[in-house]
Amino acid sequence: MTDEATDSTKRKPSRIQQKNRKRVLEAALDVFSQHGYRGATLDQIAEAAGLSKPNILYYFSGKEEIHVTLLNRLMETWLDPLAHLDPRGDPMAELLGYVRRKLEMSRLYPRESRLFANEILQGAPRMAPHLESGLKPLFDEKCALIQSWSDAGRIARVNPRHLIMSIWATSQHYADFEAQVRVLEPETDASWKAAGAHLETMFRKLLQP
Amino acid sequence: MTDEATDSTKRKPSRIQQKNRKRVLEAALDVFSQHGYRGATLDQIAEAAGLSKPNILYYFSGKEEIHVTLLNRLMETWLDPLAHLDPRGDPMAELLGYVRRKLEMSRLYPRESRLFANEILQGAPRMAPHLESGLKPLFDEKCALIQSWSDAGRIARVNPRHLIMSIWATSQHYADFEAQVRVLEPETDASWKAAGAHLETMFRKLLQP
DNA sequence: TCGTGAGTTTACCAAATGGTAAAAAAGCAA
DNA sequence: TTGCTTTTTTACCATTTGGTAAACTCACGA
Repeated sequence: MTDEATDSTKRKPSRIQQKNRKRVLEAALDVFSQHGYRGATLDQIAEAAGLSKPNILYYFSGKEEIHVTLLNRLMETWLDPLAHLDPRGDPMAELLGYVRRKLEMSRLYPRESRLFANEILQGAPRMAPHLESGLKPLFDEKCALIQSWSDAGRIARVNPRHLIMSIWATSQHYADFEAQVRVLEPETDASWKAAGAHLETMFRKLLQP
Repeated sequence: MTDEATDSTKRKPSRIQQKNRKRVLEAALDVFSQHGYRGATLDQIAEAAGLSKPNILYYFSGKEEIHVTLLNRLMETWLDPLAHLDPRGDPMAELLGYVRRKLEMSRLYPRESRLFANEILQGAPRMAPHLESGLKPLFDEKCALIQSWSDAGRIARVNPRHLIMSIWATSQHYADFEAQVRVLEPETDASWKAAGAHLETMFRKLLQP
């Protein structure tokens, strides 16, 4: 036993471990986000990762562990924009910046968005604890912040909870319902710009004191 | 062969046929909306319907036909509020009425909302044709109507396509992401009222000329 | 170069799942 | 009742799927 390990319970992951675990997770993100948990198969993930199925199970104990690992890893990234709502900043600028960043996330990381959407749609069976422990505290904190801005008259009177949910809904819509958006608005590039402008207008008008 | 049938290719469905097909579709709506297409099993549907699996396959040719039948039947109901946007009505009242009806649909028919959400999330593999032929024409028509209202100065200048998508996103969010909403806002009754008030305020401010 | 542990493959398996065949039962008109 | 159709059940089947055992290969330090 090398005493190089800082943690007594875990061994250091080898270079090849890191690389292959990454490959599996990348492939799994593709497959899970497209088909949902039950619709995805280990064979699909294996093929996408360029590894054999038993090889994948050498790195992860099972399908569920892959899924949970993905959800946990992405949670932080996903909450990052909300966490950056700065109490010291200008309320309107902070909130519109949040809207913009959230839309940007949908544009850059649609798979991540759909992975979460799938999970929530099915009742969050594998994520309920993380919603309670990770999302809820942050959500409550930022609701209080927005409430204080509202109370101070720095933005219009607004229900913070439903404001945040509206921001989520409108921005994530473009990733989660992409198949529908594509039918109704085929010009992809222009559509993102128009969406950004629309959301900025909408939330600016809503928040103008 | 009874000459009672009006259509030469189809026989009249017996009373028991109608009843049992209905039971299957009701059960399938439960199961599909909760688990998605691939996550749902015929056994689950059979148990929910109180019928045996082969019995279900006596009424429907397979899992896919049940799913497609559901989607087709629900499409009309789902588009109904949009279809009722009245060109002769007051623009603001019409649009806010649309928002209210759409939210009401989410409250009363969350399963239907989630069924569609599941289908779209996975790329609408079984509904793409219906989006083109059913949704798109109506969408384009109503976009033109809103554009004309906007041009006439009866509502603020707004991008009709993204306005409608925002209405969809915000209202359906409460059904599709119910599992998340429930964690963040446990008081269900009050939450629907607050959601309604929030959405009315938001879209009124957006549309005020 | 040789041994050892990390990594990979081959060959499986048991359960789940969509679906079928055919017999049995239930309606129902005469 | 008799005979016919409609409906339901029983007993299967082939495929898919998550997962395992064990043999095998490979990298690498002594």
